[in-house]
Amino acid sequence: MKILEELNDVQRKAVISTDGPNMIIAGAGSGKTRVLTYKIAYLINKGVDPFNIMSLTFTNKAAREMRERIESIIGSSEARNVWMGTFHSIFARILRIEADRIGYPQNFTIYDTDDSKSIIKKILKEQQLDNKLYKPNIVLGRISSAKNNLISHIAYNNNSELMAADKESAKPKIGLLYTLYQERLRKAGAMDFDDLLFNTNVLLRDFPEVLLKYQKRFKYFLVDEYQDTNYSQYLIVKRLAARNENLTVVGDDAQSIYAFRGANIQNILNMKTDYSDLKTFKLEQNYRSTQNIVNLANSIISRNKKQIKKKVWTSNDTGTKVRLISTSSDNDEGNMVARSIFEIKNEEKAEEKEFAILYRTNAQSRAMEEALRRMNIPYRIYGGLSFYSRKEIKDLLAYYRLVINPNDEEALLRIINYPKRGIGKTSIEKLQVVANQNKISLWNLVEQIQSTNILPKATASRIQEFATMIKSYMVDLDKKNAFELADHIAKSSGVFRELSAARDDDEGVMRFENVEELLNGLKEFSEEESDEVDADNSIRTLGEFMQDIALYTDADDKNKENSNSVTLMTIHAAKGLEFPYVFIVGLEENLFPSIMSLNSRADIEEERRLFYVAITRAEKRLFLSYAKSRYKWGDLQFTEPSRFISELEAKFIDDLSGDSIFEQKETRKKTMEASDSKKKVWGSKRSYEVQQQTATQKRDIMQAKNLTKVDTSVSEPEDTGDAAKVKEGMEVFHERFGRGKVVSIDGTGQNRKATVSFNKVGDKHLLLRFAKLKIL
DNA sequence: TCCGATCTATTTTTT
DNA sequence: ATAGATCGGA
Repeated sequence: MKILEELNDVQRKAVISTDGPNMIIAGAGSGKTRVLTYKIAYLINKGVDPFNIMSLTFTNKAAREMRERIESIIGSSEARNVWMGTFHSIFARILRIEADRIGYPQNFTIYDTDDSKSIIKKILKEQQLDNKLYKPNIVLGRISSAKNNLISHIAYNNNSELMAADKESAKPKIGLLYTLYQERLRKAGAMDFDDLLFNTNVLLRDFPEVLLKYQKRFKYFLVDEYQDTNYSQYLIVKRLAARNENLTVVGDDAQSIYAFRGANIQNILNMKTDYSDLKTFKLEQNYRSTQNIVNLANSIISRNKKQIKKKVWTSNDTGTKVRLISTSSDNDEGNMVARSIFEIKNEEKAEEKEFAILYRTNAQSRAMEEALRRMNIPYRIYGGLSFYSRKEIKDLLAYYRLVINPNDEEALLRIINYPKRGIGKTSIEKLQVVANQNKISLWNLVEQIQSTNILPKATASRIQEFATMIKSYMVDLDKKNAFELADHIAKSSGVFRELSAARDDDEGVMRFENVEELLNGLKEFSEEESDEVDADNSIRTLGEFMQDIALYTDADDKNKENSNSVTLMTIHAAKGLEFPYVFIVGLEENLFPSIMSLNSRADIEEERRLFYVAITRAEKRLFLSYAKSRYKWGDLQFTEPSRFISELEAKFIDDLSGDSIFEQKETRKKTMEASDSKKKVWGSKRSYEVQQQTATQKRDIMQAKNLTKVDTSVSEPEDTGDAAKVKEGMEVFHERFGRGKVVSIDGTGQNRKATVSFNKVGDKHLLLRFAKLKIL
């Protein structure tokens, strides 16, 4: 076959090894996507029906691009029939087909993180729990990690170790919150992201006939970015592929960067034990980057202990050295980057789209943006809030959601008084209480509000009006096409009028335009050909449009694709992408590596892999930079260069930072020592929480894998001040809180805590091993 | 019920 | 810096 001529030896072998379990360990830039696309093309050419192929990718964009490439290779549009997409979108599709079996409506709503968070907040309020102790993000994190390890809320509450861990971290109610949260979702006919995978597992586990149906339907499975799959995803693949084991997984352990959301490198490492006849292919030749870049990346990643042995090499040019830049501030860093882009553009005749600026956190985009704007360099930012998470868009979408699934309480609450129709907080709260008491959904109550006397007549009739309006939309769901109905809702609900009237500043204009853009998108969608094979009518409905809106990310925004502009994104978002010129900015300690990741070797190694991913995005030239000061939460902070800078091998580096790398190491040591005591006290409270969290997370994972050994070891700060000697009644001094008096002491050993009444900040509970109190 | 002033927490990364 | 929550007054 001709297509095979375009592959190197290992790539070709990996492509033609179609049957049985295959694992492709693909170093950065080694043509992994090429192998995947060619393999699918090869299968189709060989006569495999595209309908029988499932290909799981990490983003929808990757799926789309792969599909296009396959079509151009095989020269037909057959590739559109391959089931290709993210785990979430593919299994959402299957769940909609099978929903009634697991007690969900076919039109279930997918809740995004905002929806989840708002539910948790409401539950915390109802339960009268302190949302400072039970931080919604932390609670959600616990729930998410349980779900990713397939621990149901019932199992969670019955799991003595998890319960003990929560108790230990002073949050014994997490199990209860998980249950309440889950009940809430169930009542709303909604699933969160993790539920999509969790419920797929339930479906495949409890309904053998369903499992068999999909096992028969899909004869070939391909999974990209396998190193970033979690236990839940792993098990789905294992179950589905169990019948014929025609499974190809592609991944690179060195690029595993999603452990924070449950990704487990073990999934790669365990392939051999799961599939005894596994064929392994190692793609080690890098076609992407210069020797300098490849070698620098290698030298960085070699510092990690945990990894599969491989030697990534390239026959490309040596290239220029990697440039290291230091600047005085984050704004300066922006200017420096913008200026460099401007110069290279002229000197090397490069286009804007050949440049990428990569950073650790989304917040860093700002300084870059401003600098680029000043120099009139076009750019586009990925990440941050996506189009669909803008307030004005979410408001309008809430109407659509409610019309499709009236039990979607989040949607109902969002719009019942938007635009203002005189239904206030008190009334809404009353409704919620009554609905809860009678165990009916909020919508059910709203519908029949006038047959009750819960609210004053005037309010009740306003609510009735709202319900009537929503019902009138429902009637049109399958009659009008998506655009017609959406447009009608936007206009007759008053949303359009509201936004139109608020166009008195730039922001208002933008909001209005965003809504127009949404409607344009809907129009386009409605005019496309329906791909529902069995659709009896040819219209594309609003329901169809809304199906996986929640799964779209910024990267899926088609509008961003074809513009010639500099790309700004987080390193996470840059996974799988490549650019001729790459700037990695903000290489500062506590930023990259993140302050959240300094607690264990595993965390640091993940940050280092992230650095590796960032470096290996570059084809021609790479620039690294750090600033000596940076604004954080509105005030100026002085920073130190990242430890990763001292890990750079000098022979690959063109050091323009002012200080040589080696000098840097010395200074770093000294400043570390100088700021040592200050930093520890300052971060004491926070680090306690972080360590608790990681320790319990570790336990979760162990649990899921039935390991008996529980690793509770966390790194300990050595200096505990006067901790052991502190007693009730003593006057003490705390670096941050000042003077205070010890009210009480409880716990022993590691867990010894003091309640201290501080003169300035009042009562605080301090863990003595971190608090470094001084006895006065 | 609504509106503005004031306080507050936020920032790791994402489907 | 800034969005969101909270509170008091109209």
